[in-house]
Amino acid sequence: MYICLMYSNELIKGTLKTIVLSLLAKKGRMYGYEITQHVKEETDGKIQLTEGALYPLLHRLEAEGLLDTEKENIGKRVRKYYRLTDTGNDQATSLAAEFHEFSQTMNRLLNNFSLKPSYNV
Amino acid sequence: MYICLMYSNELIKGTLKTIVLSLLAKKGRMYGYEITQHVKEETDGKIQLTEGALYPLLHRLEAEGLLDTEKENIGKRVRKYYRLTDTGNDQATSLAAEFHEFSQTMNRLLNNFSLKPSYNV
DNA sequence: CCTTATGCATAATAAAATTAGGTATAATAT
DNA sequence: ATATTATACCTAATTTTATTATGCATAAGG
Repeated sequence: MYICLMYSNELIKGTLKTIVLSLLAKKGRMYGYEITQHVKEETDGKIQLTEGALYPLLHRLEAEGLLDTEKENIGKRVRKYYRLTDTGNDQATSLAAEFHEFSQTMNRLLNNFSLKPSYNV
Repeated sequence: MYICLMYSNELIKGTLKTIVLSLLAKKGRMYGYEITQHVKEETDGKIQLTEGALYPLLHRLEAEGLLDTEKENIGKRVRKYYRLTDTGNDQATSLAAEFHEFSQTMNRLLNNFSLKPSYNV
């Protein structure tokens, strides 16, 4: 599983935390595999999370107190759900806002792009 | 000198190459210090490049054949100008397009933000 | 004269992702 | 029946990139 099959993939670095926390803010609770699939589908395959990046991140976020977990048995398998703590929710909000601000700053710096009017303006 | 004084600064990771190549595409030639100052001013201090990240990158890009250099004497000091090669110019174009595409994909994924109409749509 | 700005650079460390595994159950296709 | 794909978790080694912290040197300004 790879991150971003577009051209190169360096741009994604640093945004994984933002993605995960924002998704959890929207969805309530999700498990790791679900996150990878959801991101892949929602972005038409443009962003694909690697498990080697995702699972360590989830564990870090839990250790930092941003996420809580609950395990659920699905047949013989154990599924691990993640949910935002209050702190995690705050972080989700500010990281999403940060990305938005950052992308505006970047686009302004790089130029000269005009966003397509079709996008939700 | 630090990268991005906003809140946290993880978002910037992976965008430095895009910034540098795009600026060079716009400006023709620039030297390292000039790049840091230009980015700082153009982004109202929101993005501040560290020299420890910038100079090694410039050297890598030169080694990869994306940049050419020329030295110029300013008084007793030597200033090192960087300029895009043809390959570098191609890279600049595609990385800038990539970032634009990526930021759209991300904003769509995260949700739900509406871009401010004041921005150049 | 001292400090800040200009201007280059590198080394040690830390952080984060990639790559490349490993384990196991469930479902589907041959 | 069996092989493959999908689901679902995980970690270790390596690489990449940035941070932090220096170092050197000239120029300008208070």
